[in-house]
Amino acid sequence: MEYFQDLQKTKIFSTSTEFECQAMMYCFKTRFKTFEKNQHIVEQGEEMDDVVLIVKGGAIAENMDVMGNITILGEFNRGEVYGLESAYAGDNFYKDTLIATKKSLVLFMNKHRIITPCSNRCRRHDIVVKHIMQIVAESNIKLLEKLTHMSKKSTRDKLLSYLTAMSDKAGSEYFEIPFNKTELASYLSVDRSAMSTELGKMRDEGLVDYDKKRYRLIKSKLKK
Amino acid sequence: MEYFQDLQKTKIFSTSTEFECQAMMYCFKTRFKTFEKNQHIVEQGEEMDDVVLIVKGGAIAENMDVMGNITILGEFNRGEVYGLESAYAGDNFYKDTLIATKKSLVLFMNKHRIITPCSNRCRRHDIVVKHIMQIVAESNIKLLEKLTHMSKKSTRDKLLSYLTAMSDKAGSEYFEIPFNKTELASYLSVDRSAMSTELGKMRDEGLVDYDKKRYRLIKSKLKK
DNA sequence: TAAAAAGTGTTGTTTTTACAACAAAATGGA
DNA sequence: TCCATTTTGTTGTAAAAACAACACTTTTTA
Repeated sequence: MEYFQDLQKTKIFSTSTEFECQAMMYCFKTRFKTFEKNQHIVEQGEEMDDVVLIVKGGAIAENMDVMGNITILGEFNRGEVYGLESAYAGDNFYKDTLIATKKSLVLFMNKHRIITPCSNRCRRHDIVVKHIMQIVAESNIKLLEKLTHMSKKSTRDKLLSYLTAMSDKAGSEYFEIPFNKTELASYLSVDRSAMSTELGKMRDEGLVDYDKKRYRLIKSKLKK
Repeated sequence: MEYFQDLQKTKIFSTSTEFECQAMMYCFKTRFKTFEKNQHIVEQGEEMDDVVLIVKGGAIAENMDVMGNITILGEFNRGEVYGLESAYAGDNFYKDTLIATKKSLVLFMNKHRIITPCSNRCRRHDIVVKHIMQIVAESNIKLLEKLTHMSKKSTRDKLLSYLTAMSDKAGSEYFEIPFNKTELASYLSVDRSAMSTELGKMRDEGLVDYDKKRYRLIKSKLKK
């Protein structure tokens, strides 16, 4: 099977054998397709028949609101799936436009086949459903975390909330974050330059130190 | 079965018969317990063996961060379940303290029994898992919506984002929201008095009108 | 490897928000 | 029904954030 190596690296198929994967390709009515950088994978408002697995490459989800403002809602990297929640929640249209950020290989999987148990109640399907459950649950937790940070009033508190969480996860004062400064500002939805200033102040006060994406959070200074 | 009427009103057991419910009580190692107003149902940091179904009454989830600040993370009303995502994501401790807001009846369900398919792969379990999947997926979407509103920069834009979404859902200029002003401010995490002022301005400009929890959003004025 | 693009830090100004304190109105129990 | 509590609107002030414009650095890519 051509892309088995890649599929096995995705969470959703991680414990499946090549034989099982192959069977599920039929089960889920899948089709592979490649996209060049900046090509649209799915279009906001379009009818949603499939969920989208990014097998190689990466994409961003952009959302346009009623007033025409565009927001980047999230990033989908290799192995990640777009559209699962909507599929389970019964939505019929894509809520965002998915745009490849580099040359990408994606797998479309029929949403009905995913959310409806196989008529023969195959074991493979059960395993995939369990993985999907985990994915959605984890996504839930990530969203809750982001909400926790964003609900702080000041930029400083947002930063501290985020950095503390990252430090706790790393189990160390020293840790690396997945964002550059611009992306971090966007994640916390604060102004980049204001955030830069605030970070500078915090460094001056000896609260944090940083270089590129590496940070140190001095907890002893934190007690306030 | 004593509480079958109540269980049937919950999403998770909505399509189950009395016989199936009874069977699942064993399947999930459940136990019922009543709590008085302000009693703690589960404690943040405590080992998590069960997910919690609010059968009657209601509760709030409070979270204390590293700096000792307490935030109300959410509300759980009759029929809702607390702890599902954590259970699936593999957390071992409760992340929040659950506090009854009135006299409540809750059902504890063993988390392992929930997340692990029955050894006999019973049909009942499949149905419950599908319901759980829907619950978690919907919760995901709600969180995403909240994030969308909260990521707007100004109080006005947050309000417009929220009110537009509610109006769209209702399919009408006129709609009712589930929050009073204080709760709405908290939901959007803005200052209540500032929000009150902003709402007043918007009313003066003829953008919105409101009375208690009933709102009208005049879309024609919105085009900016 | 040179040019272009993207990311970063700084500053001053303007706008917005949080905060605090209060009075009036509405609500909910006793 | 009356009292206590909660909700709501208002105002002024202080603090904080957004915005805009710029120089400088790092990264990307042609």
